[in-house]
Amino acid sequence: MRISDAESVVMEALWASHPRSAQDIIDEVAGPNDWSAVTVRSLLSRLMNKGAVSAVRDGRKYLYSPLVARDEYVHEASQNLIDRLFDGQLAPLVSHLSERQALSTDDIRALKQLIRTLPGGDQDD
Amino acid sequence: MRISDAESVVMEALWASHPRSAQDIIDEVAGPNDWSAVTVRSLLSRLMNKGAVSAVRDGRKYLYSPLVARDEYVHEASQNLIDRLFDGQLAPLVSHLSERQALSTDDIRALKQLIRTLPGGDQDD
DNA sequence: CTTGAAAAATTACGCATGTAATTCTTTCGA
DNA sequence: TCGAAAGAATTACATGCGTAATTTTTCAAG
Repeated sequence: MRISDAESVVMEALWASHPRSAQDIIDEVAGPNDWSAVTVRSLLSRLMNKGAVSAVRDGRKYLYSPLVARDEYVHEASQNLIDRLFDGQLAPLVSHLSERQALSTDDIRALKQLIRTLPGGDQDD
Repeated sequence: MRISDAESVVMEALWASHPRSAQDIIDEVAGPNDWSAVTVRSLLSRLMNKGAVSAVRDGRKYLYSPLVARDEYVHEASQNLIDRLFDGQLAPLVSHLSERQALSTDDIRALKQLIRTLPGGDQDD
């Protein structure tokens, strides 16, 4: 199930809160993305076709919900990037980012903190 | 400069070694990807149009070289993913991967090792 | 000098995507 | 009850991409 960039904007809105109406989603994403209302509806309809969202009728409108978990989507995208560009390993990615000065001190702090909670790899060299 | 998936296969071949002839690249990537020779040439020609590769004539053929650095490409892709899915921060990505058991012990070890070399963030809480 | 094969350039074509306009359907208010 | 507006469904259309066939150019061998 491939979710395109534009579609993922709609998915993010749904992951943030659901079920919600098309109008509701339009109100949230159309402006910032410079999209017309129909464009957002098109994206919703494509997502329906792909089976990425579900909809239940509510009077004259539909209320939409995501059918794929954000976690799935995120994982697939992350793993794919790491596999394609970093030989499937995380350390080279981190190394790359640090070389590119793409890590804030906050980021580094959070990382060090997090790393401590990870199991294994406790040898001291 | 957007480099597509198929194009990136050709770029990887060029990043690995250059300059090289079209035939040389075909020999390397056509088989594994089930591509015909002309397909690879098409990709090369699109990359030329985009200005992603350069070519110098060598007798009756061209020798191609990358014009964009792999590092650029990798950085753009990584930063883009982190921005879109992890609010621009690395720690949430690492956290996600660890929760999904996507980190091998080797990976964790390498990560701990690497983290030590990072500047700052040395406070102990 | 001619010609044929290798290489390059051009063209093709179906599908996905970004972005919408148009048309159909339903329902609520006059 | 009827028509207009909201909403949904269908259709559109340019561009990019994956994948290639066709055409043109060029060199090298006869």
